[in-house]
Amino acid sequence: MRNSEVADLLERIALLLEASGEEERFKVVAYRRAATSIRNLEEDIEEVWKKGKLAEIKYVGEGIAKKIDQYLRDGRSEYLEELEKKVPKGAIELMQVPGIGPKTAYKLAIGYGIKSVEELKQAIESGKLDDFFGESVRRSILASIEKLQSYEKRMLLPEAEQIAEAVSSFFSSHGIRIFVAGSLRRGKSTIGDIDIISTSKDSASLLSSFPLVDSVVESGPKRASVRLKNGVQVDLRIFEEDELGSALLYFTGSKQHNIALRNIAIEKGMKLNEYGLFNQKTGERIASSREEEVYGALGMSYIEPELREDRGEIEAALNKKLPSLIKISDVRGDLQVHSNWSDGADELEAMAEEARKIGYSYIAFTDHSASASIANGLTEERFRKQWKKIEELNDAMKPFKILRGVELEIRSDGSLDYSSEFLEQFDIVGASLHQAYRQQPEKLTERILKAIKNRHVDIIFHPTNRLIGRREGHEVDLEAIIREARDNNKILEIDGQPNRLDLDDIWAKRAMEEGVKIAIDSDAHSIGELGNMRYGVITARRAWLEPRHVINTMSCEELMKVIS
DNA sequence: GCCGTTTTCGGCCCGACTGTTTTCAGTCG
Repeated sequence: MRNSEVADLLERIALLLEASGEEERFKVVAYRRAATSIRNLEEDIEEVWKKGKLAEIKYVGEGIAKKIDQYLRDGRSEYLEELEKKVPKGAIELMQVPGIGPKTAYKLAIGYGIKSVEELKQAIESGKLDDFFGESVRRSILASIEKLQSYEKRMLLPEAEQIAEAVSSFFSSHGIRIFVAGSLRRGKSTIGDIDIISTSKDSASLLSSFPLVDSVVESGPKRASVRLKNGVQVDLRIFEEDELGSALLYFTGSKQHNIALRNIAIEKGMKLNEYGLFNQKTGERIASSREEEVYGALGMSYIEPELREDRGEIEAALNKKLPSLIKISDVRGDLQVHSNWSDGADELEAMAEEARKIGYSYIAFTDHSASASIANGLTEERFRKQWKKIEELNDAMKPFKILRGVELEIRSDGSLDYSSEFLEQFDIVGASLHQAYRQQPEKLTERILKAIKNRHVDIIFHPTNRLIGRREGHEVDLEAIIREARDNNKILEIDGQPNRLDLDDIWAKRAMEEGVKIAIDSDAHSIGELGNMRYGVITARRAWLEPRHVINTMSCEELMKVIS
């Protein structure tokens, strides 16, 4: 599938068009729309291309089809290359600064020869741009650059939740209820801003008085934004009580989802904005107070926030074919947990007790195998001792069940720790790769494929090994890994650690569509981290997973049958 | 550049806020 590659090409063209001072701004829109359309395309774009049917794709016409044709045939696009030459150097980089859009970036690059964010900063500080920007704009741009250059990037889910919680309780201590929207409500793995909605007229000034506020970015009767001391921006929108549904819909996004909804409204002779769904002709309001009503009036079923990415949920909702997403309460056990026998912080017993308290009926301890020496990996002898302890606990905690598991290191040559006879004695084996991860992606893929083929391995843990904000996932061939897992009836994991969430939503969905079963695990290294399961479930929901796709929604007996 | 059971031309999602070009362009979500 090269769909996302082609979509990237079109988006790059759109961006360059914008920065090149292109006058027809709807041309830019057209390229963006075509990009989205291809990203969401079910069929393989190369297949469509071979059949000569590119122009039949929605929002792809003769012009864009030509560009795609050349790209797929020659691996390059002359149009893109021309644009790269035409765009003033630095304009694209300048657009990263909040407050600087394509027009300003173009003028700065052409008129002042500014080629980077750093040069922009120096130009403002030296007063060179005093006649271009007013004083307050200069200040706000310098603040934006500082934020950009600091190491604060997007937040992980727990941090965003914490901030939203703090804002929320501040408001409720003043008797005002707020609703959290935005990408936090959609459960994205990283969050930029915190978006909140209120129905109180006082909430804009109240937000400005929130103790953690550093500066007020803007403040009007219907909208206010503040920047907190930790650099996070909080955006507030104020609505009437009976507008809450359309308001939540609008402010939850995603942007692409909203655009798609508004286009459907237009097709049906209606108009959708944050204040409601209206009859286009009469202006009469059809729905607004609840999200369900708005979707309903558009002829759609209710779409859960996690699905609102314009990745096919619109069509599914129109055809009443949305999935019944997995819920945290569907999870009956945790299949990746570490104790203080390897690199965890807590005792087996305490971890198991907590798991039982959560309501699970089983847990697998998957302490590290011998060659993971940094993580205090266990020798065969130490595992035998651990199993004794597990046996005692199983007797004491009936009917709760503790499984003998291992996080088995896939070594640099693809071989695994321990003998076959020894591996046989585990209830569950999850294989993962930590060592020699700087090998070529092809080699890494080969190691994982070899592990999948090993009959003792049940699950591949955190398949790409990404650490959000610290390193990208390995560029392993996930298509091949998914195929191999499918053919060998093996399980792939969504690791619930907030900085992993690996597989991510896109690939977990792909695996599910290929018929591969998924395990959602906490990867807990302490009692508190057992709660990471929640983030795994959120990611699974974003991947369209239903309980039947997830192996640890099964009872322990069923599970043992499936993996034996 | 794309699209059309109101349109092959004239639209393109929609609205809030800011600044300072006092009527709107630019940017953002």
